[in-house]
Amino acid sequence: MSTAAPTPRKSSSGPDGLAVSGSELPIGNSPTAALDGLEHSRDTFITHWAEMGSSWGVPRSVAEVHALLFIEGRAMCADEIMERLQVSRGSVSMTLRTLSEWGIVTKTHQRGDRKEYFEAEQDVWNLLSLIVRARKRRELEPLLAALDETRHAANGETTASDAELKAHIARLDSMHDALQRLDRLSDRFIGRGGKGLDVAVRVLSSFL
Amino acid sequence: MSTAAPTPRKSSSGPDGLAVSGSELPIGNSPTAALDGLEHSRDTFITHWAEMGSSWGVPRSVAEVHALLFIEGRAMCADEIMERLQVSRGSVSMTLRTLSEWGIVTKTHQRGDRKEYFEAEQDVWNLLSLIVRARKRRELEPLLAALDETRHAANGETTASDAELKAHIARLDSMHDALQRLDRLSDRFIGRGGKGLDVAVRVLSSFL
DNA sequence: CGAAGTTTTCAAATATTCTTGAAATCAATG
DNA sequence: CATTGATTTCAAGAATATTTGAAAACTTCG
Repeated sequence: MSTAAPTPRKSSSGPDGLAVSGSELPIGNSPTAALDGLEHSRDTFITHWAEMGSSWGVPRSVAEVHALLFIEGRAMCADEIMERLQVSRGSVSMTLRTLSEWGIVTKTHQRGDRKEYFEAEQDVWNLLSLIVRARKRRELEPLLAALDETRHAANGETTASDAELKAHIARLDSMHDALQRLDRLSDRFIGRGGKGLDVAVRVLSSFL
Repeated sequence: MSTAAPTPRKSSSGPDGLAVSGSELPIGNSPTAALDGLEHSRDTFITHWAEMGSSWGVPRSVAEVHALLFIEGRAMCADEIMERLQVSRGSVSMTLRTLSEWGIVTKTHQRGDRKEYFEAEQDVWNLLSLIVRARKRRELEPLLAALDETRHAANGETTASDAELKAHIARLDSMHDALQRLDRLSDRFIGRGGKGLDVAVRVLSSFL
């Protein structure tokens, strides 16, 4: 088991916690030896990126696949990914679809090869923009719409025209307005081909 | 089903989706009637806020408790919360601790009452700042530290001084640098008493 | 069109995360 | 300092989310 996944979340039945330990790196001949350190470094990156992802609500394996493609910096096919990460074909398939929907991974082909290859956006600012865009659409906007509706429904309340109702509506409004401002702001900065976020950060950095 | 929790995730054994139904709220006298619409509106808010939270990795019930405290806009005790949200005492306790750690809920007392009361930050920009601060500390900074370490470890690679190693380090660097820039930026804007985020948004709004 | 190679789907299995509830701890009170 | 009321803890249970694997559906090629 030389190419184990970065994070072996799957407990093997036997007491072999260290099976994947020191016996794989130093083996091989010269070119392999050189790559082993890299491989390990990549694993580390993948592990940390996946951990952050999962604490932000991104399924661990989605983050892992993305991390792998990002840090390898080249197109890989499903087989290679599942081998490297030790996950099932089905999982890789769904994961790649998710990443494609977010726009941070793109499908490519290699001539003479029937398989599909995938590669990750390499520009980090562009990457972040795409992520923001996806989450904004999927999560922020629906919330805004819901708040808006709730606010209007509450406004139509006939029964209570007292201070309490006013305060309630004010709360809904303040939440809605703040989120809407963030929403609109992000529109502008993710609009221009991914460099917007970079620009925004630079502007703000020099400001305060 | 008037006072059911915003989201009845818990399936009761029998086919009685409405078991906890109409027998408690509408009972009282005139003022109660006026509150029904409000109550419903609050439930809606709680549901949506909780849903957004859970898609961002915040446990649903944490988001629910926060939403309740925010939208009620007053201090509530554990009993009231567990009653309203239909969750266990233990859950409310842990949830309130989490929210306190994030700094978006504070403990208060009422004289002559032994119970602890809790209330949520009402200023939305301040609220957002506090959330950003908490997540930054808990998730962004550890990742930055890990990336940093990984980068240096990779740099020390003796075996491969070829182009591949350079490209690898460049990738780690670009990721680290972008995140670090965001990290430092947020420092400044969450620093000044919560108004920083508001200011940042205003500045950027007028910029591009 | 049929065979071979590839990808997608999805119900079942698995793993993870969250919730509960009751005992333990803590705090105020007389 | 014992009692009562309130809160915290945490192991067990419940619910949710994720992964698998094998069958179905495509696709390309001969």
